[in-house]
Amino acid sequence: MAAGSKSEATRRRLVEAATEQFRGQGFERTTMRGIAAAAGVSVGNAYYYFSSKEAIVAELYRTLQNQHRSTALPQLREGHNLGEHLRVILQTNLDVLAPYHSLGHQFLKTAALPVPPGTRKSSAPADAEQVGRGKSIAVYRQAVQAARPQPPLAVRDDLPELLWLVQMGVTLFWVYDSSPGQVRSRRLVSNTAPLVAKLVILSRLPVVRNIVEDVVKLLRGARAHD
Amino acid sequence: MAAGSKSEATRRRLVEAATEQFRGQGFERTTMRGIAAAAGVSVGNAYYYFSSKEAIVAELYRTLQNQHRSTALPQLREGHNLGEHLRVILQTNLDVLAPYHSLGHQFLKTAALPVPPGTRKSSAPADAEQVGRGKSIAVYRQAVQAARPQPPLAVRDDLPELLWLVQMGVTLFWVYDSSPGQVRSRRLVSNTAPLVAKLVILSRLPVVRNIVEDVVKLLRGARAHD
DNA sequence: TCACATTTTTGAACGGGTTCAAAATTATGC
DNA sequence: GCATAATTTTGAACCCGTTCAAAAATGTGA
Repeated sequence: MAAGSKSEATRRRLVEAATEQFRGQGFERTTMRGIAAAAGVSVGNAYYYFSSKEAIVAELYRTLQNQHRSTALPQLREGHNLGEHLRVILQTNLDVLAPYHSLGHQFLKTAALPVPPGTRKSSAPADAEQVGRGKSIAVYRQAVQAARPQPPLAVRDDLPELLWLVQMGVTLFWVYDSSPGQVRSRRLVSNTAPLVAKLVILSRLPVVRNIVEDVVKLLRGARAHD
Repeated sequence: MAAGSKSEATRRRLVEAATEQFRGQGFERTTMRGIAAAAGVSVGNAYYYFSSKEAIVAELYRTLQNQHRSTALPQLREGHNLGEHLRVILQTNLDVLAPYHSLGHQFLKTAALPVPPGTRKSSAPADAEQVGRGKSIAVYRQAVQAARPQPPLAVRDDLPELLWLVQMGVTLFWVYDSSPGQVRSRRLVSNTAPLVAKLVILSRLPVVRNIVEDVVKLLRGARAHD
């Protein structure tokens, strides 16, 4: 057997046990003792693999993000318009997250949003960004490239990041959406996608383009590190 | 002495002790035992007045919201333009919150955002909305009414709620703003206020007005309860 | 195979949020 | 003033996330 495979197996059992319990009982009601027991190890051993309960959630979130990408990317067919692409990406995002709606708040806290200052462990890298932000934006870059007709040049470069922001907004909404099956989030997606697409087309008009440029400048200013 | 004044005094001592410790050491490092000790009562007694540690934070947030209103409202002078009003409201919001930046995440979790479903205590009223949402929107209603020139009729009704949404966005940004003194949030405010004002003026143009109307419809659809 | 280092696992503790039965205090009717 | 009810306070648990020293298991070189 390959070296470390026993260790990997333990880790895998922990992740599986945790995922199942998180899914079934949410974050609060799931205990580290419960996870460890289900995985057949001691509590302390769980902490050998994960530095905290939240770290397990973070890993789950990362997994779901990857799952989202590999579901969404192959559906971005050359020639579809931007609205259609946006709709697909946003919908698959909700599809993947759906079984873990009860973990939504934790996803926000531990993964989707930047680390609150002062809470950072000194060992964590300073550039710690939102989990998977770069990769997610890449998906939107692909969506923009493959879209027909092509979005106006004036906004094309900033579009992926803006669309990612839209996704963050929708996810935020979804987390606190208490409607059955989160229907309202679904509806939000089906309304948002065409609206954004329309906006992109209209950005050919000087008035609209100026507004969009102002917004982009605003966000740049907010992101600036000084 | 009036009946219950002893009880009120205990409660007040708890709030004061808690506020001071939250401010000085943030949420995590403040303990219920510490708060109780500083207030000169037992831990159990603290729980007689507050159902949880988070409940104390929620009360603090409510207090700060009230403080914000009574600071901002008198500055909304008849005749100033909308951008100026928006700037004042957003700035004073940050001013009031500033000493409690380390509590930001808790503010979001316990007060600013809707209660995550399933976490609700059965006793809580079903209509539990974001803390102070209604009152906050009222401030913006006042800001719109007093603004000169008056915003276009077409958007005037929806404006207060939209501006409140902007405030939520800025607050969200502020919570996770790790720049010294949250300068970036300040800058965001000074850039956002004139931009929004400009947008409101432009909403006289049919293209822009249609977009704004679409956005309003989108939000209505998201809010709908069916 | 043996000595030694490394990795993995354990179980007992600690700290802090929360609960609760009982005690102490305060209010109320007579 | 006194009995009784309601309010307030206590302190000892309980639960659960987390830590840690030490034990067990595994790997490595000779």
